[in-house]
Amino acid sequence: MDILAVARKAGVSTATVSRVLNASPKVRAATAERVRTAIAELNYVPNNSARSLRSGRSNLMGLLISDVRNPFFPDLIEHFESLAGQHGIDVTFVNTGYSEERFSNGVRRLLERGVDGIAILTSELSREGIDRLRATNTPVVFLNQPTVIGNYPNITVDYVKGFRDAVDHLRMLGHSRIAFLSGPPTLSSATRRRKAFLAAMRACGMDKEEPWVFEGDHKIAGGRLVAQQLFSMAKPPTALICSNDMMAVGVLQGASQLGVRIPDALSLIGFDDLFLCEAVQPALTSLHLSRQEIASRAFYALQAGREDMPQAHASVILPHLVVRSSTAPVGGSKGKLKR
Amino acid sequence: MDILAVARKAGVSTATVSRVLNASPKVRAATAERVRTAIAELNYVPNNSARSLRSGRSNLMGLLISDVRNPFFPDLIEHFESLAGQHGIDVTFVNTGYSEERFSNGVRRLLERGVDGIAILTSELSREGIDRLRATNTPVVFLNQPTVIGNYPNITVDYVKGFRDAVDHLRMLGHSRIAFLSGPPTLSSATRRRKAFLAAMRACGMDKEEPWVFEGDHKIAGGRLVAQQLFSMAKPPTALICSNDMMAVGVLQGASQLGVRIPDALSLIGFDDLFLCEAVQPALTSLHLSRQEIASRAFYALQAGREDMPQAHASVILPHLVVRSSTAPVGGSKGKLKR
DNA sequence: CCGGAAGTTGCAAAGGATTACATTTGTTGC
DNA sequence: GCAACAAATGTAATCCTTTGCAACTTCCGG
Repeated sequence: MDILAVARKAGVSTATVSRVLNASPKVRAATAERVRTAIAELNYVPNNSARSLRSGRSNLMGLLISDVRNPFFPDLIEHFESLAGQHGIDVTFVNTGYSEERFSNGVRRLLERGVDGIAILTSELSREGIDRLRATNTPVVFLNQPTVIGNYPNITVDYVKGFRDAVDHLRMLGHSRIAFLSGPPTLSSATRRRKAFLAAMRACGMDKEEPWVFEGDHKIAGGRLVAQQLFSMAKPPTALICSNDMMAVGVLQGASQLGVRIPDALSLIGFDDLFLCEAVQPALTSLHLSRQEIASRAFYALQAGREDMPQAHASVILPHLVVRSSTAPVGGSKGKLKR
Repeated sequence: MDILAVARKAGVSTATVSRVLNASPKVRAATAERVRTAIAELNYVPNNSARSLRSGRSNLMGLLISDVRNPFFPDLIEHFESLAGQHGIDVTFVNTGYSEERFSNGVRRLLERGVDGIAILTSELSREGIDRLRATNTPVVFLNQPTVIGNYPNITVDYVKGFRDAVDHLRMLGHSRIAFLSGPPTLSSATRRRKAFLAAMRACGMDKEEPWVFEGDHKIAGGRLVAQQLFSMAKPPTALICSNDMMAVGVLQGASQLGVRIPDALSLIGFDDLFLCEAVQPALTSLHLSRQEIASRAFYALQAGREDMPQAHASVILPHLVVRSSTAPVGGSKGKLKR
């Protein structure tokens, strides 16, 4: 069931059928109609392998992500896919599972499929994988790399802006004892967030004392652990900003198990603004990071690369604070607001 | 940079290089080594389009799912991908977004890519899509279809067993006023769950009274709404089983907003056992549905189809109850257990 | 040292679409 | 009604691998 069968049925050449398939303008409307009828009647399905072999385009883009199970990524994938779909492009993704080896492997697999673009949304890279990319001229876009890599565009998040909003919000509520729950130091994205928090504190003039940073794992379990550590202190902080929502949820749980009430005893702020924030009790105040915006910038960056258009090499995304019920004036609801 | 370049560099023919690439046994070890060296030195990446065009195999399998954002699916995808990866097979998926049109479209796209197998994990099918599948001999496996389709294997979940466990658990705790929160009647999976609940009640001899079924939307918002409805009743049920976890989380939220305590005032059971169950307060008792098992059965069903092996046409998965903190003896913790 | 089997390798024909270029058909102005 | 040009269509080469078959080696027993 190939294009030849269709051509015969429609009484044209394969070239014409191909033109109809590719919506080429140089086909008479009547002819195109005949071809389309033949396609429908024969239930013809074009062979994508042949198409991309010949044309050099695969109409497929690849996403490299850390872990589909982190709700951040499905959101991103969904938006990316929907956008790509509007342009007739399919999407496939590879889970790196935070492993450099799986990253290299993923890059290889995507290149073998001849994808028309790769968005790298994970922060565990590998020299080998990057070199592989460089050897091709496949468009690539990175997310949140601490430094520009191989002259590829890099979409970054202005973490400092985000944390400054958070710290300001807490100060308004009268908090001065503000701590930070960081992610694993091996993750470059976690490290960047930690540094940004410190910078934000400095910018707000809150760095008189020793910076107050706990270390977590970006998972719920880690948050739970830190909650215990936190509340067994003689003089715990009155507010905690977490490097991501998962850990904030863990803190919430840990607090509840210890009988500590949130936000009365501790104001809590997460990062990412996953749907989880609204599912949890009390609903979590969080820094919203728009997946739609990331997806859209990534997609257009890749499209630009495809069409030899100039690539924007810097693109900054601003998080914004979404206030819910996990933050309150210091000292419980009886506390007063600070001007 | 094609196979010919490698062949020349290694001083062999393209056929030999191809054999090395495909791990064919009929190549002398020394030759294979020379070829591998050449491949590495040239940074050669085989062209998958050409490979699958010629061989008829794509080493790609497709997943059709409803919505990546429902945490049920990422789990499934992850397991499926990991399993497929061990067999050198890549995975791509299509979101149907619960739309029949997107389903048809998804099927078409997967067929165009020449996938070696399609797992249909969604329940909005379309005649058109199914017909497209039938026209090919691509292996297909379904999940939870109410009836066998086109002689394709169908993996089903024994919902009745699951709900019987749930009802038994509640009876042990002394509950007799047990209600059910159903999903949208348009979703066949929701309908099947509702029917199974009623069957389970019958099996437990709990069907003396009128069945007590609320209607939801399988989302958090729907659960929240039903909570309001529920607690404004004169004599509300003492236990509620939900068709999925998302709605149970919504009920939890709604209850909390109304100041109703769970499990004291209402025992709550969800379905699926998403990670959400542990993130939420109180942790949700839920019926665990193993994504790993589903993924594994689906994958092997497709593999079987690939190798012209006999296909198992029925495969049943048993959910099991995971008891957490959202269920308690009737009448609050002071209630007595019924023997 | 030969015949034949078994093991390696090469030759060349697919596989199904796209596309540059050639050719045919249609249109327009006069 | 015809030249000249534009539009539509066809021809055939090409994309890169895989693989059936043929050809060549190697190895062994006799």
